[in-house]
Amino acid sequence: MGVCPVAIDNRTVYIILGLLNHEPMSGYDMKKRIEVSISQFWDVGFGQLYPTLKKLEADGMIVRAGEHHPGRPDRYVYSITDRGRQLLRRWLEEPASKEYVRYEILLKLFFGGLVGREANIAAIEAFRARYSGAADLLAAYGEELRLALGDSPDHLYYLLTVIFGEKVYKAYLEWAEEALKLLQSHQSSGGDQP
Amino acid sequence: MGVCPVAIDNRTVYIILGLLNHEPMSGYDMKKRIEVSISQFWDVGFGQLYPTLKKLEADGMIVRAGEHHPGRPDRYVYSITDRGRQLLRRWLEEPASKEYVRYEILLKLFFGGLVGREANIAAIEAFRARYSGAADLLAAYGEELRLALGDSPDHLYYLLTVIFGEKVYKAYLEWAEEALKLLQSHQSSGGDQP
DNA sequence: AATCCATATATCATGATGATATATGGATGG
DNA sequence: CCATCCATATATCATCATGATATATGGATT
Repeated sequence: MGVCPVAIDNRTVYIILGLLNHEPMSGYDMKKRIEVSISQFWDVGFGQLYPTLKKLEADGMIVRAGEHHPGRPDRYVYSITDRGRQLLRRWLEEPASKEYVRYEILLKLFFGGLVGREANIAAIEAFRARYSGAADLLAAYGEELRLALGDSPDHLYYLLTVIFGEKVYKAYLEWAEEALKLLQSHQSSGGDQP
Repeated sequence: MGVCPVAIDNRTVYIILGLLNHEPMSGYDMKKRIEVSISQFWDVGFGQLYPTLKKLEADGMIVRAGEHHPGRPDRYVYSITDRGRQLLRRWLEEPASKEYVRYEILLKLFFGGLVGREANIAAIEAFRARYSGAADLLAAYGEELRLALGDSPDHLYYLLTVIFGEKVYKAYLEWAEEALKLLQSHQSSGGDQP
């Protein structure tokens, strides 16, 4: 009774509730939905998804329909409950936690003096290649969303996340250009001994 | 013999080796050093630091000097070994893994249709506040580094990571401005029911 | 004298990742 | 026509990372 006994730090909880708030679906459906929408800023794997589904069901935040079909692969469709919706709304109104980022490329560059200039240049070029196409794709998707803004109030919020990606990817690419120029202009001796 | 038996996925390993490659220090020293240099793109807590130090020592990648002083707090100073330097160099020459990011604010905005416009605006303003000062601080540090580029070959690599931060934080702030304008121009009904 | 902060090491529960296991049905291709 | 591959679908596991907490001391501040 009273307040919820359910976890508060597990973001997968709220991703599941947010998706189910839109429409009922299976864990596999969620994974696909996540892939094309939010995976760019918060990815969720099956290893986090399925255990959290079980936990949320045990806590009465979601219910499982569609039972075990003999001879066919199982498929469990989940729906959100009123308690689940309440939990989701409470989370949405709390302040967002600080951003987490982990850039291995910056880690390697920070210690880059130990290896030759070529290795560092190659790392930056690989980084640039990872995002050169992505930026254009996002921009195209953003255009679509802008045209369909009137269709649903949700579209405006989707657009906000897409614009975020556009700006950040563009910053990535600008950095890569500048970094390559800096490395090429400064003829470092290279870190390799004979 | 032959290839290393040590973990390959644990980035804390390489952060420790990278720091010790510069000079010997204690775990506490590393934490402070990390805080002011690389924590912006890969933070490490004590909970990861101390166990990894033990593991690296057991594997002969680092050695512990400075023993237990009776009556004074312990202080263990670590140094890198040749095997450790080898491991560090091998990692540096491998391609960097994909970037990990987790933006809870984008998660909340993605599901933002469920709550009122004001909650979403407040979230974005809190985000902006987190980075408005940081961008200027980084820019100032970048200026310092540019002037001291000749002092050490490492400074160029430090500068690359600082420029990355400058660009990305600037992108954050630009996004926040645009997002606020978009939310204010589109008079959404707000998600609260009576 | 009491409180607070920096130093210093360490552990633990929880959360997230990436790989792997298992099983079925449809499509593709030699 | 059979084999291979891919999509569907659920699940577990080892490893890594986070954040909080515990413990202990000495110096500085109030």
